[in-house]
Amino acid sequence: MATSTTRTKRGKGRDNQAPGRPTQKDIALAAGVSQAAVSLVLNKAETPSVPPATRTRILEVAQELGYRPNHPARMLRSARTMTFACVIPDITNPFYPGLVRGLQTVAAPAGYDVLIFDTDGTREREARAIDWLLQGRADGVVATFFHLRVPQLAVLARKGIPLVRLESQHKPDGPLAIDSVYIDNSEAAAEMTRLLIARGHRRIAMIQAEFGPSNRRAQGYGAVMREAGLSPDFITDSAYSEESGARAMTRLLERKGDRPTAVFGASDVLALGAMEAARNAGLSIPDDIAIAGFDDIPVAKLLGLTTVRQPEFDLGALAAETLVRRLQPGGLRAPGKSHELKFEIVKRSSV
Amino acid sequence: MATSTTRTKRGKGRDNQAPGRPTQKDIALAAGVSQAAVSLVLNKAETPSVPPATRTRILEVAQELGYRPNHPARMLRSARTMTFACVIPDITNPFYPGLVRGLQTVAAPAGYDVLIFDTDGTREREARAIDWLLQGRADGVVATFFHLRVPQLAVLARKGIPLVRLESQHKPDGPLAIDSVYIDNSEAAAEMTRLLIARGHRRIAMIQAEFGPSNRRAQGYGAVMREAGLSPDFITDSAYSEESGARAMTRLLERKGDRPTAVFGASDVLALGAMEAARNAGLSIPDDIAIAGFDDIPVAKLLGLTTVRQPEFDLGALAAETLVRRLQPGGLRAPGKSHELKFEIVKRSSV
DNA sequence: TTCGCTTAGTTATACGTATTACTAAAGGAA
DNA sequence: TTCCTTTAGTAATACGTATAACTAAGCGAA
Repeated sequence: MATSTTRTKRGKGRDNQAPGRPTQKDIALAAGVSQAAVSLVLNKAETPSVPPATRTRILEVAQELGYRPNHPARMLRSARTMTFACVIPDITNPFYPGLVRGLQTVAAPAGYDVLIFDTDGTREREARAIDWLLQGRADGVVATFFHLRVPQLAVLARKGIPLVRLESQHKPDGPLAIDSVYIDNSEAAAEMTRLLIARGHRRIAMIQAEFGPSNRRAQGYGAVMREAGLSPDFITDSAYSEESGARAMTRLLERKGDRPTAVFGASDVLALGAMEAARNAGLSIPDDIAIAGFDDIPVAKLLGLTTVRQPEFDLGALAAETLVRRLQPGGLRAPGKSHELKFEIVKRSSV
Repeated sequence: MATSTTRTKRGKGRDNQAPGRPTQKDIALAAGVSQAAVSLVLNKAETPSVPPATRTRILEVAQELGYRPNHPARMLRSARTMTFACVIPDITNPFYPGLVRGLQTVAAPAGYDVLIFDTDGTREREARAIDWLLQGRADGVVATFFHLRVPQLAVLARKGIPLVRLESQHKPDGPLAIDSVYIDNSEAAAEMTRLLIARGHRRIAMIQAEFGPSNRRAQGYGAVMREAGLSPDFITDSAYSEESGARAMTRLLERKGDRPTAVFGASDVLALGAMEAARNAGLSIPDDIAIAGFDDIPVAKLLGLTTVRQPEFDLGALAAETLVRRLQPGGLRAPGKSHELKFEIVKRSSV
């Protein structure tokens, strides 16, 4: 029996890799060169040390074998995943798909893929997102956090993962690689509230969600109401969902005397739920009750919902551009910036 | 000067890894054990060769240093990405977010993430998706292909990447790891067409898209029309978008004599575009013109669109379950199966 | 002839992890 | 004492790629 020093071949050498995916080593073998030569030819446009003939041969063999670079191996070696994570409450909220498209549109040409992580707007899942990001699954993140604040997010920046937050207000610059893109939610809500008042409404309620951008929107609404000598009328339900909107509207309609004549939903989804509840109660919109929303999701147009337009595609695109810049050499050292985009009041038939 | 054999340390040893992300080696060093011991403790619930005391120490140190496993390294070593790819035409089509949620809901507990790849329904981007998948970015794929067929997709299965197709009809079993989930689109469209005929319509047009499930739907519609002695009336536009739907409807309305009294959109998005165009033309729905759709996207309910319900969440969930099963040991060898889910005609006010 | 330069590569190493094969030390039995 | 078994690990290797450092061969110039 051969003794201890015999090299024991574990498995058949290719038990791990899926059947037949050729590697650089295979190409090297077939072309009679070293793996290093293959790597050079495959990655550099010009290779002074490899003459055209060899170059061509390598490329041909690669072609023949159907070589595809092994992504995980590249990731490990280069410490780059070429992936952006998009951390959002819920992809089924129609606001987000547009954002994702904006992201992809900029990310793809730069070589980045987009991973979606839904948090459901809960603190627990937001924390899990952080943990997950710390495993090095993405080079950068675009995120909406309802619960976590800079102290909890700073760890990403410290570990070299730039973050772009989707925000509802200007954020002061900070030393870390945490940027934000936002529209002025407070001012936007204020303007919508002014519109409602201008249309003669005095009893205007706002349907809020517990967390998220709803707060800032409520601020703008509250300020304008008080300015006008009216009292803000908040009704809060849990989530940004139609069910929540409908539930809140139902509660409003159950009131005796001071039923509102206008309802401002803190998001379109909430407003749509409210619309449905109002219709089910036999009310006509806007005659019996006016309804306004926030976001301008694609359906809003179809339903004639008066709302605040957020340029979700542009927000996504801008976020991606910011990340791409951050990931260029030295980009992580720049201070965190806050970029404002403009909203627009879209007047339709619901007000 | 020391000579050639001096080991030159490239960089500072940690120039690649982001600042301060600790590795198993760091833990090993701090705990006074080997990297192998750390790996064992971190991954196995029971470690016969590591006594409780050492185990605890290692876990404590890991905790202290804030260790997170390096995902790329794991991927490389284990040849598993723990990622599913979801290849779809367009995430902004409201049909897909629900599907994605279904996917995620099953995938997440099994440890899989979900990557989104939009093809825009073009052949070129579908081909690129294949290429991208061959780089080993995902362990499994759920996909809707408009152009590629089994011959082009087989390469995935051959390289060990199981695929679940979202289909519009039953597919025969095959030897490869290519499964499908579907609802009987032809029968569903047939049933909707019967409903329209039962409501007294004789001139019923169908708005189609050039590629995708529209074909099968058209077949069901066509068959029923001919059976009833009516002539099918197809109008085709390019994509599954509101613009396409509106354009097609406008063309229909420009006709002189034989304007349809009912229009069947091959998808809800097409139907919604048609609705809008009809309304803009001053027609009332369903009195002047009835409109039906296909998919039952969330908006359909709000707009009272009569449509065919596809259980998109369940489709996604089932697809994910199929992939999870495929990725269990030996799962790749089972023949490809086709799973049917049931549709439902949802009658609302547009017909 | 000897040196130096160019050409055409190769060798060696590292990224972080998982796993197999090995081993030193201690304790118990014969 | 010697041998065996258990305990508590360690060493070595591989995954596929990228890259810095090295080198052998050939040629021209001094």
